Amino acid sequence: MIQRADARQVSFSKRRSGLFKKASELCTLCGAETALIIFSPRGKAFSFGHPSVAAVIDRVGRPGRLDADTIREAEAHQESVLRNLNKQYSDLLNQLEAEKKRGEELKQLRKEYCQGQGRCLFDVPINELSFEELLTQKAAMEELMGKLVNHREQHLLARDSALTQPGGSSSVVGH
Amino acid sequence: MIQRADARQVSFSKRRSGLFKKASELCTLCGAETALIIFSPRGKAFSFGHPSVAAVIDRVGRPGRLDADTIREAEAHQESVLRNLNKQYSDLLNQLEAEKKRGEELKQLRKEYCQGQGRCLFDVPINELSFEELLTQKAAMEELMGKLVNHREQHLLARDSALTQPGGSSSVVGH
DNA sequence: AACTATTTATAAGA
DNA sequence: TTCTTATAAATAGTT
Repeated sequence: MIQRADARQVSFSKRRSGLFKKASELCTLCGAETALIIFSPRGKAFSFGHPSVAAVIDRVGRPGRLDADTIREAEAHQESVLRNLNKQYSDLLNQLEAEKKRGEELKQLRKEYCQGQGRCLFDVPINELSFEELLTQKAAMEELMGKLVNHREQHLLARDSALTQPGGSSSVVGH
Repeated sequence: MIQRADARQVSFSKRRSGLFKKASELCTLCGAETALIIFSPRGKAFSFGHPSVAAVIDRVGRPGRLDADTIREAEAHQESVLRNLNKQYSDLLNQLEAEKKRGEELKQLRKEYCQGQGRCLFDVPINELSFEELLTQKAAMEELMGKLVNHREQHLLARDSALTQPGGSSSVVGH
């Protein structure tokens, strides 16, 4: 986060227009349909849509309403995502461990070659906190996944108790 | 519009990920809240949202409508978790980038010191795929989040959209 | 997927 | 906000 408030505001303006431009180009060059909504830190809203914000949002989750099959599908997807995430985290941990080892080796190497020189060309500290941070994040992820299951169940209940109300499908889709 | 279909598809992929990155940076650097939905020419949907697509869409001005407050309350915790998760992913990416850089520096050092020795003490490859895989996971998770988040927005928006902006030009929604 | 020549975005300063 | 400019990043074309 940019610290100085004025610089942050300027950056927001520039990046916002840059983002709109990129979104527009994506539509024009690649035939995509895009909706983009941005709230500034002060709560002012900006939007871009091709062919329109509403049209793109309206297209999400179509065809199909939120039914048992959709939910089962989402659930299956969620499980596979969780599996993948677990693997990713494991890989990341391994990678970080390897990097840390490298750092140690570098330290060692430097000691051997820099001894008595009074200065060292490389002084790359290893961040010892990496692993704890990772574990924290993994816990947060698992908590989130638990929350997701609860939300799904709530929505099932809400649907069952409000069958006469129009039940829109998912807000976001993409498989 | 890019003529050759294969080039168009490649360009779409590259620009889509670029756009997501820019949107993410806007949120991180400037404290903005952003929702971005993209449909590929073939109809596949991609999305990015901070704190979530649904949260941003829901924020678009319809004050005092129905029992939005109740629903907001139910979503509050989920949003904060997601916001936290977004930040943690960002942090993790930065961390990995730093580690990768360190690895490169070590490689460099090794080159300098191992030249001509015919063997090297250190040969720990960097997994170049981790970053993109992680981004893919993040996107997939956000898609799923949106899917399981309450599905009210779509119909509200479709019905009394305050967002109708025909023609694909960027515009201010405003509060 | 990688590489790279080129274009484009943007931070800082005015 | 707009303009300028040095630097960094995105990306189209190519392998």
